[in-house]
Amino acid sequence: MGKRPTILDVAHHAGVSKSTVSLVLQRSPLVKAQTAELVRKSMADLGYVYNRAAAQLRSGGVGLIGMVINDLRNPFFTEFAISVQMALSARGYATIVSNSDEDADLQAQVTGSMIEHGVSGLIMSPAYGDATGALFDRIARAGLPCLQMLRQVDPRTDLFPFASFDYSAGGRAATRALLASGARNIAFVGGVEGREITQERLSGYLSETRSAGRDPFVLYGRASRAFGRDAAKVLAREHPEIDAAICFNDLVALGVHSGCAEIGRRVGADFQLIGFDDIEESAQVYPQLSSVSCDIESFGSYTAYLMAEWLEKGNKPAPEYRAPVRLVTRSSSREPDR
Amino acid sequence: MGKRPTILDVAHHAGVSKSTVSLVLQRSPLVKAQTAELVRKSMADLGYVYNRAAAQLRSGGVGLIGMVINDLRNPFFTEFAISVQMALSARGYATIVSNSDEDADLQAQVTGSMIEHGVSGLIMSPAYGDATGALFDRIARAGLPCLQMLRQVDPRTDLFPFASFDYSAGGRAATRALLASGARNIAFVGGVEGREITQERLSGYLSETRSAGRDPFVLYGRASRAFGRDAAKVLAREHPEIDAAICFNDLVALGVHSGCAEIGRRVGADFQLIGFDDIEESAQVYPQLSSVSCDIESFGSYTAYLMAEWLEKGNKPAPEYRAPVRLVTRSSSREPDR
DNA sequence: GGTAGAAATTGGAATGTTCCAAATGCAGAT
DNA sequence: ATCTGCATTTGGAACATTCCAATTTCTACC
Repeated sequence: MGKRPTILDVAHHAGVSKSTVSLVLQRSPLVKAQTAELVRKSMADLGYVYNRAAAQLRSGGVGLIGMVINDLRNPFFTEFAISVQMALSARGYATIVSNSDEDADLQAQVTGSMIEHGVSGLIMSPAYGDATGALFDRIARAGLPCLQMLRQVDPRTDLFPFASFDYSAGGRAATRALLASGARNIAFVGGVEGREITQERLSGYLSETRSAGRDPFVLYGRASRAFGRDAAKVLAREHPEIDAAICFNDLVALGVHSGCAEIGRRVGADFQLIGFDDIEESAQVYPQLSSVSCDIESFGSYTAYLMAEWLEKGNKPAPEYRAPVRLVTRSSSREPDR
Repeated sequence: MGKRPTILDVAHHAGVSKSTVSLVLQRSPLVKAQTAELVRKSMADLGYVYNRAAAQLRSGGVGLIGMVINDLRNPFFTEFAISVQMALSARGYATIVSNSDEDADLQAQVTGSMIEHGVSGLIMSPAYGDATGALFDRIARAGLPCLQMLRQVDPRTDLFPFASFDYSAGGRAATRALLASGARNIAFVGGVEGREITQERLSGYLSETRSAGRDPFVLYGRASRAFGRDAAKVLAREHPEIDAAICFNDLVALGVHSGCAEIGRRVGADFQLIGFDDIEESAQVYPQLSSVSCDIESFGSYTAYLMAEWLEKGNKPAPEYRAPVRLVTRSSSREPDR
């Protein structure tokens, strides 16, 4: 297993200088098309592979973007990560993705490793925790462009621009829709108390419920299917007057959905349900789940666009951006008018 | 924003030579503990960040592993990727993962980019397609250790060891269980005809059905929820005698599950159902879905172990390995004895 | 056949680390 | 004092590329 051929070997084989080969590598218009072709042929012959490390050493950043995501097992974030990665790849950037598993220490570790690998920008959907302050300081010190997406944990949005969905508007729309289709008592289910996102999704619900003269009822909990299932049973047992729920996200809603199936409550007819995120599965369960749709795919491309603009033209994004959301009404919430 | 401090700046600040700093970086036992402490302090003071590119240039591979996955949107593969990544990270490797989206060209592209980035090993759950042959040739030429996990697309398992689950045994177990609990006519639903995995999962089903003197019935299709839903309706309409199904994977099974709910067929009672993969959701739907469980998390750690052994000790894994599977019986298939 | 100007090509220098062989410091033995 | 052996430290070379300024080659025009 001989060592890999270098640019020099290629140059020799093609009868040109290393500089010319380098130029070809960068698709420079300076080299004659004919020469370029010759060089490319030599590369193929020798099985040359580009050595990014050397290039990076000499000329700094090379379009590598790091992405750190709090929970890649959650399909919503998976989808986000994938669409960012694909959009960046289409723009010629390579991406490295890591799961921080909601663990601030792990997050600091993987982010550090990315910085060492010479990423030229970071896209984070950060985990909450103590270690985050220090981490963002470190990023700031390294002078790296860094986007906080979907979650804002560092308040310095001038340094670390924040973008997310307009969850508050989503909460309002969902609540209004339920009220309009005849719900009397609506609960809000799931989400960790005190967290930014929970607060936002909740706020729309609270304002609309109150202005309709109803009492809000909130059941906080982990954003998981398992919690949703339990919640469905708890609600049926202890608060039978509640006839509709807005869930923190689709995972919870799907949990409630199967919890209802389990205890024989008919979703849509007996109990109306709206989730958040509109993950793929929501359209596939029966009865189909209504959800506040966050077009995560275009949000992902938009993220890639923001990062590319920042890196290429130095256009730092606005400190805060809210992408619009859209209520998708399916059978879990559409009720016959009475 | 001045440029980053280098090992030389640190050396100067600490009053030692660059070589010493380098040794500290590698945690060499050669440097006096006291000196090491001093150097580390200087690093912190200057905000030094390690430049992996330079290190890599000088000394070759630095524990970067590339992982290319055919479909990261599928929770089964997501889980796999995450557990490999975490296990590798615990062993001190960094990982870059990419989604090939079942597209052979994209796969070739991202894999190429990983090779350029200087990965010292590749873990693939490859996509099928024309471009794959050339791709594997390229990997072989680069002399990179490469594992084919979960799917075998290149026949040279001596070069690219293959590991997966013992799907055939899983198919047998599922079929036997259904027969034992009273199913008369069992269908096999989903999976693309002619593909290795489909073949394996199917083979167990076929052998058991035949040896029980029943006629097999296979409905090929995409491995998606949507197909499962349609299949449920088709089966009910055109083959009412079929009273059980083994699905290619849980996604399909969940689709059948919700399709049955839609047409009022009671899963578990009217129609027995077993999936493949045992993804988290299967235990969360109602009625709970039986599934052939593939312990993907330990399979992931095992993958990491294989790669580490190969890289560190030169122990190439066996050409083929089959991890055992386990049938998890839940309410979608347990039927009251009659 | 000469020449200006453009087009294409080229030889160092530089990048930040690791590796190697060699140098230094220090303790105890001669 | 000198030497021996060990622990620690060190300066230079090497790694594969890009950048820059300089050089060569080409083209068109007189």
